Amino acid sequence: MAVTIKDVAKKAGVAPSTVSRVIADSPRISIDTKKRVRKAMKELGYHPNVNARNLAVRSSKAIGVIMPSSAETALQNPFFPEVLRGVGTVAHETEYSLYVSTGGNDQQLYEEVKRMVYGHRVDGIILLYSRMNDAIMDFLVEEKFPFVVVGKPYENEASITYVDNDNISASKEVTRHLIDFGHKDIAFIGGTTDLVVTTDRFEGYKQALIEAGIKVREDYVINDEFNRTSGKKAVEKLLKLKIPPTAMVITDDMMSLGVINMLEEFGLDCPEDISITSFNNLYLSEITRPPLTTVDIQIYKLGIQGAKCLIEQLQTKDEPAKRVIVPFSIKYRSSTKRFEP
Amino acid sequence: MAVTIKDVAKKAGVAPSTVSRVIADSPRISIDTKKRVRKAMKELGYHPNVNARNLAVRSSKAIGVIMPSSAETALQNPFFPEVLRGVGTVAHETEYSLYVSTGGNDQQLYEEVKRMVYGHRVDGIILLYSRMNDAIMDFLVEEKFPFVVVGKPYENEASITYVDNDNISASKEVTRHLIDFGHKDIAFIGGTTDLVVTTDRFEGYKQALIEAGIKVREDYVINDEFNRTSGKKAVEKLLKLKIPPTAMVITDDMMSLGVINMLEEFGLDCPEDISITSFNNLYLSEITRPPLTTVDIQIYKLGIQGAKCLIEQLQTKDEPAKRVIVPFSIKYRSSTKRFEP
DNA sequence: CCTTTAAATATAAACGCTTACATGTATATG
DNA sequence: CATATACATGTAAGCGTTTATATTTAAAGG
Repeated sequence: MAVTIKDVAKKAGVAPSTVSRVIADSPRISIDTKKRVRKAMKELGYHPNVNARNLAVRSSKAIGVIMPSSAETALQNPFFPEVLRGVGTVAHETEYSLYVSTGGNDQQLYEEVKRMVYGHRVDGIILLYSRMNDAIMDFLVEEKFPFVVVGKPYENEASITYVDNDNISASKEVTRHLIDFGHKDIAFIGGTTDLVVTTDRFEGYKQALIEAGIKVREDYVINDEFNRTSGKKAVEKLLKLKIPPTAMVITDDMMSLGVINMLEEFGLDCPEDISITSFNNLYLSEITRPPLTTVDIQIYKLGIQGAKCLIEQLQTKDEPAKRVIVPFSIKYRSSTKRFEP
Repeated sequence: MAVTIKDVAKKAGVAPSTVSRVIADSPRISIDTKKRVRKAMKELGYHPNVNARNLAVRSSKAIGVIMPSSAETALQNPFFPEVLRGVGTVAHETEYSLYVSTGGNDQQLYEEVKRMVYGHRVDGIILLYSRMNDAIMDFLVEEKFPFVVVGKPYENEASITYVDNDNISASKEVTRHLIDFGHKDIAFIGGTTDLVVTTDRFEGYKQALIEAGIKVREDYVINDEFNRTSGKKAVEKLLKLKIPPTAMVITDDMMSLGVINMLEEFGLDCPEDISITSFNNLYLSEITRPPLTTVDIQIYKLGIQGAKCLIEQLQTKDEPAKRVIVPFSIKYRSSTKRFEP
């Protein structure tokens, strides 16, 4: 069996509690004993058992990261590794460990969260998505378990700490850009409608159109998963319309990629025939043909801020609910063009 | 405080040990009591405390995933999320949790591994890289801690369980493809030389050249990190040579991406002016211009197999060291072309 | 030199679970 | 009917920490 606090105590000729205090660097222990104990620890190669510690202090110094059900598909979109990267950085600095969800379906993910929470596996949770009527978020609220969400909560907005972009403005701005370029038939390709990010971005799109006196056409609005295939399918649908759009506001780079591919299959050129704007500024948005005009939402920073908020919440009791808005910027590249009939 | 096994016991009118046995679904408990106890658990909303359990059984039902130091940079290359995805799938099926390293530098990563191991945070570890004289691997061997590596161990190959591709053959085949196309001046752009994957792929490249009676030129060999910038820098160097290569064997898609970008900056066309082959078959290799001829190493499967091996190892004592070779296949796309002087 | 007070360390009771062993009860055996 | 044999459950001792409380020791005060 591994060396325990008792072995160290024996070797150093002190009580286990003293060793424990040395570990915690308590001021109640004299310098001398500290030295002696530390020496004993070194010599025996002592390392604390986290489980025992966690049990005693009822905490785990670990945070759980929850990706949309089936991390399997989630990890396909570089958005998640990138937030994870941000979260990891902060976790590392603050010496927290990272537990990541492994997915499956909604039900399984829910079970996993319960295990994390009830099982005291993690001290807090970062939710990497936000949608309406989410059982997991409800559960966390109900249990009063510390968590922050990356994205805007569907309800209880005021009492939940979250980090987000100003998606409405971003979407509005990008849509206006298209309008400024003379486009009037502008489609919207968004994520599934249960996601708050989708509704926000749609809202911005709508506002821009309305302000420009353009009617919002239902058949110009398509919602689906954030992936390539969805982008492709969306194009197929849109091009079938009597009046196909001349521009598209797309809310995810992976989707945009699919859109570009499909346009090509249809023999259409972007931006010559159709202009598109995108969201996320994944590195891939620079390498597509054409490079995408996209909203840089600073994914990495979202992760950093999310983790920071959570850890503050964990460390100071009764930390008030916070909201942090990470600024976006639009990367103008070459996927849009002035409309010439 | 949360509801414990004792509360359940009291409510069901049994001893705590009985409750524990019900949880473990021991055959020693009668159906009747099981029902009664389960009912009590439901009613009280009981959930086991993992820390207590782990402490008692000295295990954690969690596996650690170690990415190269600084997950920060690691996560930039889609390779890692993709293995993670595979690992996650298996972890999920077998109800293991996933602990991921958060990086920093080599030293910090080493500390983190020690914390995982000594602290009983995880039952086993998956190493997502393999390089020579790696302190972490040495440590795990030394401690006889269960682990598997994704990649080929630098030493103790026979006694360590690992999953890998046949990188030598893959590289050889892809190089031969270039040779068959009439290329003679073929450069090699690989990862850092401490990585086993780099030496293996270089070996295959070398063998192919030698078998074709082509001399291996030192100035045609460049080694650097697996990322875009490295690819760019490599091109800059190679094009400065008196006899610049007409083809390149590149060992990573991200690098290839950099290569393509830089060639373009130099006004060179791939494959018209220079042919390249790549490795990994990341989704991005389909969307570059031109789409890359690349080795599909089946990253997801590497993850699946790695996790499977580890879990087998954990579940059956004295599981022998295994080696699993995930087959590769070459995706012939359009980044290579017959050499026409 | 005895009493106070402060500083340093020890004792022991948690934390919530598992499990070897002990105990009790019902059934089968001769 | 006494005894052996299962079967079902209870008892209690860990697992390795932390921490409130108690105890010892040393310094200070009168």
